[in-house]
Amino acid sequence: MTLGWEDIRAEVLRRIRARDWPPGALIPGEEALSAEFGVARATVNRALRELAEAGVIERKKRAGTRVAELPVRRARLEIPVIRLDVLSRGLTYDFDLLADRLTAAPVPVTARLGLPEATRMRYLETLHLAGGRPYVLESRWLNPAALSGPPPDFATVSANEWLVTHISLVSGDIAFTAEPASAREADVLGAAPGTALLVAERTTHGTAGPVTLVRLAHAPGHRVQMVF
Amino acid sequence: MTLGWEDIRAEVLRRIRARDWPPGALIPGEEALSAEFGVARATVNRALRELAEAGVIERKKRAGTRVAELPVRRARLEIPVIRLDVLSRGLTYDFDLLADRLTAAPVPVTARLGLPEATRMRYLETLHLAGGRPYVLESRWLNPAALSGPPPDFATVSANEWLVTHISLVSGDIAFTAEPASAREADVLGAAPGTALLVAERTTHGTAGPVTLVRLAHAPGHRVQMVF
DNA sequence: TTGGCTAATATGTCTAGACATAATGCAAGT
DNA sequence: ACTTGCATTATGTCTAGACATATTAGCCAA
Repeated sequence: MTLGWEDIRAEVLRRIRARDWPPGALIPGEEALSAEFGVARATVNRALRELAEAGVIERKKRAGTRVAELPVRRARLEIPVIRLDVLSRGLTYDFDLLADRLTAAPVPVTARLGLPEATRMRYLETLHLAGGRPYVLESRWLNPAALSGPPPDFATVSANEWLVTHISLVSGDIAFTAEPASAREADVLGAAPGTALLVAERTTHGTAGPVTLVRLAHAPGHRVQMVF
Repeated sequence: MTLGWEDIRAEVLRRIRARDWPPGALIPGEEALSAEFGVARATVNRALRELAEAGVIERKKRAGTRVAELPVRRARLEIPVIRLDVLSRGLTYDFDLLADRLTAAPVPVTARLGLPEATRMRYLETLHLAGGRPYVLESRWLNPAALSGPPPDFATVSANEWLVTHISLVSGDIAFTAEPASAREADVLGAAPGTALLVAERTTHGTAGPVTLVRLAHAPGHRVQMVF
C-alpha cells in the first residue's frame, strides 16, 4: 500500500499535535520528507500546501516551513440563495417585494460602496417567507450602472437570486451584527420592537464597479451555522 | 510568456461569467483544455480544482465538469485567539476569570456534545477586556476527559488561548445568533438587560472525544467580519 | 557600521506520462 | 421488465525531473 498526499498530511499533522514539531519549529524540507516517506516531492508539496491553507503551518521560500505559533482556525460559511436555504429546512418558500424605487442613496451607503455622494440607486425591499412566516427582511441598494443586462421584474424573481447568476462578482465582504429591531423591522417580521435580530450586511463588487449593498435582518431565533 | 494555472483559472472563470458556458453546461474535459491552452493536464486540473473548491463548478468522475447552477458563495471566517483579535484592533488586552468549578453539566450541554447525562465537567467563565472595557463574555464547558496533559491555571492563561495550542482538534462547528442580554450578561458586559448581543456558540471535538462547548457573548455593537 | 551585491536554498510551479477510482451506460442474462 | 456485470471515460492522484522565484546569509565596499 503506497502513501497518498492525505496520508502525508495526516502524519505531519499528527507530529505537530504530538509536539514532535512544536509551535514555531522548523519542519524538514519537502525533499527530506519525500525521501522519508518514499513519495515524490510533489506529493509532499500537496500535503503541506493544504496544511498551510488550513493555517496549521506557515511556508516561505528559502526560509522553509514552520509550525504556526497560534493556529488560526478557519471556518467556511456557505451562503446559499435564500430560497434554497428555506427549502433545505423543509419549508415552503415565498417572497414579497415591499419596495422598489430609484432614489439618491444616503451617504452611508455610497460611502461603503465607494460611490460618489447622492448616486441614484435602486432601492429594493424584499420580505422572504418560510412556511408562510417572515424569515428575512432584505433591504438592498443596487447600483444600476454595474449591471450588464437589463434587470428582470423583481416582483417575479427575487433580487437575491437574480444577482447570483447575473453578476460577475469579483469580491465582497459580509459582517454579522446583533441589532434591536426597528419599528419597521418589528412590524414586517412580526416581532416586538427592540427584539434582538441577527443582521448580515454584505457588499459586493463586480468587474463593472460596486454592485450592491444588502442588509439581511433575520427573524428572531435565526442561527447561522458554520463547520470547520 | 507561458500560461500558469492562475491564468487558466482566470480564463475559465471569464468564459463562465461571459456565459460562453452558461450555468448547468458541461465544459470541455481536462484533456481538451490542456490541448487548447498548450499546458499539461495537471495545470488545467489545478485550475479547475480551485474553481470547484470555490463553488463555481462541480466535478464528477466520468460525468465531467459542469458550471454550477446556483453558485454557492463561500466566505471564510478566520477565528483568531481573542487576545490577538483585540490587539489587532489596537487595544490593550486583559481578562478576568470569573468562575472555575467542576460540576455535573446540564442536559443541553451534554446533549450537544454527545456525552452521557450529568457528566462532570469543568465550567469556566472568562471576561475578556479590550482597552479595559468588556469585550466578550466566554462561558465554557470543558470535558476534562478529553485533555491529554494537565491544564494550566486558567487565571494566568486564558482557556481560549491554551486550548488552541494544546488540543488535537478534529472537527467542530460554530453558530451565530442574536440574543437579548440576560441579567448576568448585562451586568458583566456593562449593558442594559435585553440589549441585543451577538452570540457565538462553538463545539469542538478532538481525537479523545468531545472537548468543549463555548458560548461567546459579545459586547453590544460587535461585528464579525468575513471576506470572500 | 551600513548598504548593496551575490550565491545558496526552500518553496512554487510546470511537464509528460502513468495508473487509480468512480460513475455511467450498455449489454447480457434472468 | 429488471437486474447484474463489464467496458468506457473523465477526473484524481502520483512520479521524476526541470525551471522559476522569493528570501536569506554572507561578503565586500563605501
